[in-house]
Amino acid sequence: MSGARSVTIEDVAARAGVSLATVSRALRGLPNVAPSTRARVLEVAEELKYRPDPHASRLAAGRTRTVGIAVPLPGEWYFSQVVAGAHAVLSSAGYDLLVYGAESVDDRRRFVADATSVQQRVDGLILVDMPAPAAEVEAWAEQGARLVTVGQRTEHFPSVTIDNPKAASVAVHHLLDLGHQRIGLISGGEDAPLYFTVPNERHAAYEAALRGRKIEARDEWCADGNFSMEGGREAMSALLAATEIPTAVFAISDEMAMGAISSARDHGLLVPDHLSVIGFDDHDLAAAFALTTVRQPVVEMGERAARMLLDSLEDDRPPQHYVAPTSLVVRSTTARRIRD
Amino acid sequence: MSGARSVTIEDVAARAGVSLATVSRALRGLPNVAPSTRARVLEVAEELKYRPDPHASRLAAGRTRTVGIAVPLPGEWYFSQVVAGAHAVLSSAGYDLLVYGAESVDDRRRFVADATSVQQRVDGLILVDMPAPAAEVEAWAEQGARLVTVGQRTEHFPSVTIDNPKAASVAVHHLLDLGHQRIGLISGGEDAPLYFTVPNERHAAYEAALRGRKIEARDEWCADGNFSMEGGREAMSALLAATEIPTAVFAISDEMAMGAISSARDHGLLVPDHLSVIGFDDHDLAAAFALTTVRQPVVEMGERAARMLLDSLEDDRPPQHYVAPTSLVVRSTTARRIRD
DNA sequence: ATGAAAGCGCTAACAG
DNA sequence: CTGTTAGCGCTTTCAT
Repeated sequence: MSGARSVTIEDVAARAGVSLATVSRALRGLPNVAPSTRARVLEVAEELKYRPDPHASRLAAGRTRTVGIAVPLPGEWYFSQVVAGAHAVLSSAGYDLLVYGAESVDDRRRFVADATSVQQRVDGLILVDMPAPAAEVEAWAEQGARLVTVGQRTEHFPSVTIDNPKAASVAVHHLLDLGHQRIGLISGGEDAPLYFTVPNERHAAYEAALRGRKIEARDEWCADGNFSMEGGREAMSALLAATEIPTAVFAISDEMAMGAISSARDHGLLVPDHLSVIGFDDHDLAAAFALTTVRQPVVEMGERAARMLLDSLEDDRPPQHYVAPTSLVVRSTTARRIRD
Repeated sequence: MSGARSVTIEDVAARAGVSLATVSRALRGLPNVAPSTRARVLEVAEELKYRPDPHASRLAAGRTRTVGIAVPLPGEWYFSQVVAGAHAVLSSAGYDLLVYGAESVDDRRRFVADATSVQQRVDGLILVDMPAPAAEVEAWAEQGARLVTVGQRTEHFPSVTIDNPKAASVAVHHLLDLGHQRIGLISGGEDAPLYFTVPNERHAAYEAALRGRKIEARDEWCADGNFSMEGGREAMSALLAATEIPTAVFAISDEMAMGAISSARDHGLLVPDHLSVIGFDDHDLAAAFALTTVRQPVVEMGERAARMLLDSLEDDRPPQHYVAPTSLVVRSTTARRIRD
């Protein structure tokens, strides 16, 4: 920090009566240091509360012991969980975590376009639901960048994803199997059509599932909930204004599902008696809501991504692609359709 | 990143036909550079995609354009919101954000004891609900450290807090005013008695409020919900096992309140008919739950903290202490007590 | 096993 | 207005 003229390696060297090279070696556990010397250095360092300046050492050594993680919105549940997972493994491996957010599609594109500049600051980078244009990815790979993507898969780097089509299909089939025919969809992210493929994949799976049962997917049964509780609420209101009201709704995030339920209740509908609702995520609060949902192991995904990054920092190996398991969690917001 | 041998200031200087000092000046917008020279440098820099190495520049200049934020649990809603708020203002001011987490009381103590080492990496530090022992604080102040505390107030540094006693009192009085006499408390953080004063303050306010109405505060009406939904659920179960069941409960966080409600429902109680529940925070999902609560402006608190930090980076001013406003948000989980 | 010395890439006086 | 020259604190050959 500004004013703090801190202890340098030289101070330690002087006090220990050795050269600063020796201090450097001793402190980093390198070989070729006499045990007695090492002990003495350690002792003095401790006594002086010496901490190597990370910037100086990065400049000299080229490593930062820092990794970056970029997410669209650091405050959203999903992203905060991924960050927390990554943070946990990174910090216990002695790495610091730099968090970048890029709210709008434009911010994200800009971030990615300029990613090289952040890659300069870190040993590796985790990209969560960020665009990854082939050209950039190629360039990064050539530069020898270390990164892993979450929610998106590229050829050159390790990735952590889920099988969105399958997971969404499970959700819709759960509804179908309960006898529902008029099934609404609350989707999101219409403002991010280019790279934010999640909504599209889930939407497509929804349509495919209906088609598989020869059920029509009406436009008036699809609404955009913007991935937020409030948005889910509005989306539900919209669905409730349809000429024929759906008897079940698949919201592609739990927060939207909760908003939908709350709106349905405001409209006097009983869940699940009049309306079944299934979400996606298994949010921490889903259980309190008794929400039926498709679970994805968000924290573990962050942990996994961090671990993969750490691995790729150690040696060059072909990129692994981890597809995290999802599972249906049946609680009490879905029920068999009653004749209407 | 590892492999990337990047463009240095020297490359730019050579290509632009000037000295590297001039490049440095031109790029940083310092005076005493001929407009034409500056233009030329900018152009070349752009062309070469030159990015100054942040580590080198920090080493030379002593500034990092990075601030740190330390929170107990980066994945918890409250903390993630504060981080998001701070991130927003910091990133738009061109600062990077390093996030530190310290889960256990011990981790937190250790972090604080060693804070100097992180202060070395950053221009300033935001401490959210971290211990701040007078001795350390004193030492930091002497070293000229820049920091602001959130949820805790010290003499030497700016702070952002809320008036916990008042806010908790408002919550309990809301219940009292609805005619409740048997009021339970779901608190948390018993594992962090030393510095994590929030639970204590709210607890004390609860007791004081009851005392003010000559109502007893029974031990069996207090349970620890560990600040989590699941914990709130267990706490509620415990309260429901009391010899006399409370007719209302004050949970000192919304997540615990939601857990409590869910547990009450499992036990066949109707909320608010049989049991009123009030929370604390105004969580994003509180509205979906129709939860009555005391709102604190979490994101704004993070923003404010960041802004104060930025200010204190600019000049030495006496520390400001910002007390964020809280407000009662009445929704539908509290109601007048019906005779029992 | 240890020391001396040459940078890492940039900023900040100091000259001109 | 611009160039030269020291460092910032540490790592890393290369000697010894």
